Amino acid sequence: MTGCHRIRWGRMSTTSVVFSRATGRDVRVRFCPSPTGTPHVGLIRTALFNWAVARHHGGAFVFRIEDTDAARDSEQSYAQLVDALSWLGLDWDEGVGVGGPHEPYRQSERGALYLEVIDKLKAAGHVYESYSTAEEIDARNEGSGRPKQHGYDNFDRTLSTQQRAEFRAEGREPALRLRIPDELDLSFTDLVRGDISYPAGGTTDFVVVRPNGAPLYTLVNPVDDALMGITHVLRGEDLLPSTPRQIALYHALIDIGVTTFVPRFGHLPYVMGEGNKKLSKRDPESNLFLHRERGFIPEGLLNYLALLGWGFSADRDVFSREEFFTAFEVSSVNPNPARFDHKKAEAINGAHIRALSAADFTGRLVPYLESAGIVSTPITAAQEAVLAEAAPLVQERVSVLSEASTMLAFLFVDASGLSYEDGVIAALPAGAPAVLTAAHAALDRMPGREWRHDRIEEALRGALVDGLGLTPRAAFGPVRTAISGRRVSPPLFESLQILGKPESLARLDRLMAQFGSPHPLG
RNA sequence: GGCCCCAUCGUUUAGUGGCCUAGGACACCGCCCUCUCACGGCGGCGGCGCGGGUUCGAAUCCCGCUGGGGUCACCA
Repeated sequence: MTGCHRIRWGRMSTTSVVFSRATGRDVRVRFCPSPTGTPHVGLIRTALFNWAVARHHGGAFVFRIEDTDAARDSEQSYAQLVDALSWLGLDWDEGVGVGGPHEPYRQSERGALYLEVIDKLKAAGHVYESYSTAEEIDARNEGSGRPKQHGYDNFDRTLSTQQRAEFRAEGREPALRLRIPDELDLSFTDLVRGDISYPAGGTTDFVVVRPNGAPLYTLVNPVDDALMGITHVLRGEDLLPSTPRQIALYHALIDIGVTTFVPRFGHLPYVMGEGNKKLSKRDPESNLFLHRERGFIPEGLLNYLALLGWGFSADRDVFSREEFFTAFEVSSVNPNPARFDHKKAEAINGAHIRALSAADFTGRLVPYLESAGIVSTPITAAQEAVLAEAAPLVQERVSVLSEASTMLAFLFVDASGLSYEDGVIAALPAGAPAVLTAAHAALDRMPGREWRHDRIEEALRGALVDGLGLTPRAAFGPVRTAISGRRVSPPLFESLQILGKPESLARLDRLMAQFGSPHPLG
């Protein structure tokens, strides 16, 4: 599988350039975002797949920050990136925060390293001074009948010493471009797409250093990968067209002794939003933290993200983190774009929520209930006791944790504070007052020590179903509304048990009062 | 426009020449379970973009077309 290209290196030498053939523990992958904005699910999916490759092979996962754009980078964004990876449990072996043999791991702190490489590149003739401005390049293309988008024409490659001196005399400062040998074939075998061919001569020289001396992403990204010994580069599909340029740079880096191999590349499919457009940063669904706020648990979101372009098996799509990286193979990543489907995502998340132990689930609910104002912040011991009983009632009813707030709210207020869902009272059947009266009587008759859901059910069934000859639906509907204020609620008898007898009777009283019924048992 | 990538149910994915009258999941629709809603169970709806080849045989291989996307920065 390892590609090996024999290439002629211009007039300098004939070199045998090999792509990495690292396997097992020698595999080194990286995640190298720029800290601009909130973590995007597509970006995190890329991190996830890289992490999975490292864990699958027992290799290393390197976390590097590409903060070379002072205008757009922010410390807040950096913190969010760390937060996102940590939350999902994507731990890194080397990189920011944990250190490692290739420190520093923030590009903003690696300037001296780049300068050194640039000097070597210059000395070996791999880069040259380019004075062309964008306007001049366009003008030359138009003048010679080429489309404007043709791009750079390698004009400055052949500038004489004299011409360079003249430009300098005009006060112009040169950018540095990589000289790509005309006869260099830049094809490669993509880890997810197979052979991709970029014939010799199809790639023009590109800028690697700004006139002010600042190295660009085009240089710094491959240089750091080379310096850090990265063997497999998994990144977004949008970077596919820049791969031939990077391979050309690698040839130069090998020539000057910075590294000895070219990493293998794998281009991951886009994560799409609505329509045929890539999920944009503006789209709320792209925001990882919004999903967390909605109540995705890390296990669930990780599982769903893994499904974006990959499949666990033919008949299963719910799996654990360990099962994921054990089964993951880059070669089985699907090359076509995946659409982010929040319905499916929530279904997967719901499956993970149901798999939680009751205690674990209960604990994870707390922050959501606190921020929704359902319980105090921090939660009181009394509220915690109610929650411990109530949480299991909703565990199989939610697919995201935030849903529990509306389901559980009625348990954390008293009868007078209970709010009724819109239209719920109007929707009650004509016989509702009679049902409520009978229910009240039956419950009131129960000794307090028997106030358990099974006995409550017995009492209510006896009075309403057997006594009034109602269907269970007609019998319990009005009671449910009185107790929860809603049409749909957690299991009724268990809810009554949690509320206790006095509170339950108070709620029945309150709803009966709405109908002007006489107070039972005066 | 040049170059590059992609193409199986609505969505996602299985399928690497015969196991496919194309399998699973989500969504949707029925039914069952049932105190509501869920969960769970059962069933249904629904797909290989088109045209040529290769082959005894093609969703699978080749070519073309069509469609979609990306990229052509002194941004990353």
